[in-house]
Amino acid sequence: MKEMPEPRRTKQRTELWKALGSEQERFRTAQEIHSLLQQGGSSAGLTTTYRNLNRFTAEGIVHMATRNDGEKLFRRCRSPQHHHHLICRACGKTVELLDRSLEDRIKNISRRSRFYGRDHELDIFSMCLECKTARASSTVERRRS
Amino acid sequence: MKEMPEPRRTKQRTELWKALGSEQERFRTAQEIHSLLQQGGSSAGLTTTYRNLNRFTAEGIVHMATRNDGEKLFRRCRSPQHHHHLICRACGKTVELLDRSLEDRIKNISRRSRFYGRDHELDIFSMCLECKTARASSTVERRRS
DNA sequence: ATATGTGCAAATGCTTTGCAACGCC
DNA sequence: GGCGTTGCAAAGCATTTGCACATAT
Repeated sequence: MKEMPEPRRTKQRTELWKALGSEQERFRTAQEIHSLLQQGGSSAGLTTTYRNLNRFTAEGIVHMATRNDGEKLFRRCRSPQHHHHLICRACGKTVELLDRSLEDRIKNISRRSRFYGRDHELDIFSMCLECKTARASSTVERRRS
Repeated sequence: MKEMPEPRRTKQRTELWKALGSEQERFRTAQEIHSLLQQGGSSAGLTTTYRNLNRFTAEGIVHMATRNDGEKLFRRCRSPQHHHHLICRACGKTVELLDRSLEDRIKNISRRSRFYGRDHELDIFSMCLECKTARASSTVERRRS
């Protein structure tokens, strides 16, 4: 099904993988990840970052989500199994969802709607409590000024 | 909360609204909608189509979803209430999901994960049976050739 | 040695914006 | 008449691609 050559262990690929591992808790844009890399002393270019993120995604060892504004988010997940995400719109904080009853619900809905149930993708975008609170107070600031 | 001037009843806005109404069954890209408009004899430009789709979305009378490739999809929904969508990745066919137990599941998960439960957004991207079948046979074609 | 990966600059493609002309109210 | 709207061309941005050079195996 897939015919990709074995990936080479280049400095850039290794550094990227490490950067992803240490920031597992949130989804980030490719550009954020590239910045992190550079701050960490890596010389990896933006293009290479994109290419390797896409490669990792194709290999299934990194997950991709798409924000409403169209920007793509990447994250190295803990669970290798099928799962979904709860993602904070503001900061990218992520919770991996392995929820049997959510899964059942989706399968059910799919069947009933004449959709194929196996390859569904879904990520829940919302707001973590921290960001929600922060945003509430900054709105107050704005009101006061 | 919102301070938008009353929208004017321009020819373009009216035509767009009609086009959306007659093609309610699926999410479409702005460009597809623009094509439909032109085929229907409308003179509305692409820019205007984008602007009005965004306006409708802000007014809450059109829904927007974002595909994994980053392209935005628009659709006029039947239900004014909060709901989710089951969307075919291939053709955009859409089912509106008003599902109490899905809703409960999400609220539960959110609470448990310290996320704010009220403003969650989620669309399930999958494949309708028609497209799934079609894709399977075209794969067979490819294999045969 | 040779296929892959990298980096830069340029290209792509969707979407937004600046601005002058236009048309609702 | 005045302000929102339109349309075109140009700009913006994230992402991808072409190509010459570097490098893993």
